[in-house]
Amino acid sequence: MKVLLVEDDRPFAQEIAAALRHENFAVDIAVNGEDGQHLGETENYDAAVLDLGLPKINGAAVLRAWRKNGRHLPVLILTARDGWTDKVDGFKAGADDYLTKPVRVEELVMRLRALVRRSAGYAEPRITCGPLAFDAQTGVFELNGLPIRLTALEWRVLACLTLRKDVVVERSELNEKAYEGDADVDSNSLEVIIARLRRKIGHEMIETVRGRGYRLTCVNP
Amino acid sequence: MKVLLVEDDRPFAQEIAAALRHENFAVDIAVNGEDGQHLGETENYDAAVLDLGLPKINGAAVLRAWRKNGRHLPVLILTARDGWTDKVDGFKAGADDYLTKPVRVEELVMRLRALVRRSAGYAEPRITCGPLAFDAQTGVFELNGLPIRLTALEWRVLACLTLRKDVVVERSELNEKAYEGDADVDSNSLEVIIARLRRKIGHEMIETVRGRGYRLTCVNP
DNA sequence: CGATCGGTTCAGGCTGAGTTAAGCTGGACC
DNA sequence: GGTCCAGCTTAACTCAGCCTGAACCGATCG
Repeated sequence: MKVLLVEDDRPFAQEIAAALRHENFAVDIAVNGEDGQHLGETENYDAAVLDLGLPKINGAAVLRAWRKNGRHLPVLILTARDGWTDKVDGFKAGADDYLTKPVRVEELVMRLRALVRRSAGYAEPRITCGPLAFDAQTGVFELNGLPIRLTALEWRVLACLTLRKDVVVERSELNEKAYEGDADVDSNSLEVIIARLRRKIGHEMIETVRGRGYRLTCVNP
Repeated sequence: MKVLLVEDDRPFAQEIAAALRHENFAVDIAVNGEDGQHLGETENYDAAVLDLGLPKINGAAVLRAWRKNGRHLPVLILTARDGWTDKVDGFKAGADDYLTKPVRVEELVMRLRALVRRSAGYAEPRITCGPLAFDAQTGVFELNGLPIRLTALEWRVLACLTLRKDVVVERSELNEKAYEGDADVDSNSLEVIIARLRRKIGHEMIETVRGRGYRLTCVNP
């Protein structure tokens, strides 16, 4: 579960990022349009937060470039209070949601979570998978109705698996989505995370697909 | 099921090859036009992926050479984003499909599978053979409607047999198509694979033609 | 400062895919 | 029938990928 934040106001970017990290998200920050566009095109994100009021390359231009290259990750745009035309511009460019500055970070987090959930194809805010349930509104996982404690890494990995339950998620993708920046290739930490998750939610819930990745299996025969 | 990949950008070639191998294909890589042309002329492939922007020998020239020598394996060409004339060049030289860089590997895999299927003479994406069905879009085999688990080797062999159901496929060809590089002649591993396939899909499905090879028989008397 | 917690690294063990080898089967031919 | 040979089957082995317990490390907090 990783989001891209494109925002030139560094203190503000740090504030948003801290809030998102507090909610277990991995966050990559781009402080200008070029970097943002490049990251959005080359890396794999679950969603992006994009400030329209960037210097040099306009936020809407970045978004248009993404869409042109077939990137349809959900994008939430940030506009100035009175940036009415900006907003229209952003939606024309393919934005999925917007917030006007100043933003309340809790609201941003809520909307982001909803965006990610819907883009994964779930209309309901609750995703269940056998005894496991994921409240995509609050980000809480439950097992047999009881909330379970997960660390940030565990949460990111399990969220990725849950949003694509019953299909195989590649190891490489889980590594990318679990770590900020470029993933560390030569390490077995993902395996350790999987092992701990299995101990918490039940060994049979996560199936390994040799040579590829893992699958959250909901139907237990 | 083996494809030839002609691409001078080695990291990119490795990435594509990894994706194809994930989908069970055997992959031979040529990093320049000469090698590519030579391999395409001497080895037996189900399809080729050919970068037009090769140094020294142009990709289109390689393709023309193949066609001149009567090689009509399906070829998918890769062009730069703005290489419009290149693309026309490629089609004139006899390409069957094209993709512009940057390439999404999943799309490349899909198109390749479609090429192989059509060149085998199947208009529909689903090939059935008695209780066995092969979804040439996803590469999944089903037996009586239930997907079956195959290892990479098993898949390659069965795919070869399925694409030419009801006709005898030579042992030598199955060996070539199942292994990357030059096949290892002096080994009975093909027989072992056949035995395992028979155990999975039913002994009577694969008929032995003594001294030649095997045939996937669809009509069971 | 020590305790706790999240995360990483390491080592040893397990599993499964692929290969090899040995013995078996059954048709072809004399 | 006897012999030969291609192919079949099974078991053992190898190697890479994966699992997991335990040690280690750094940050945070009382």
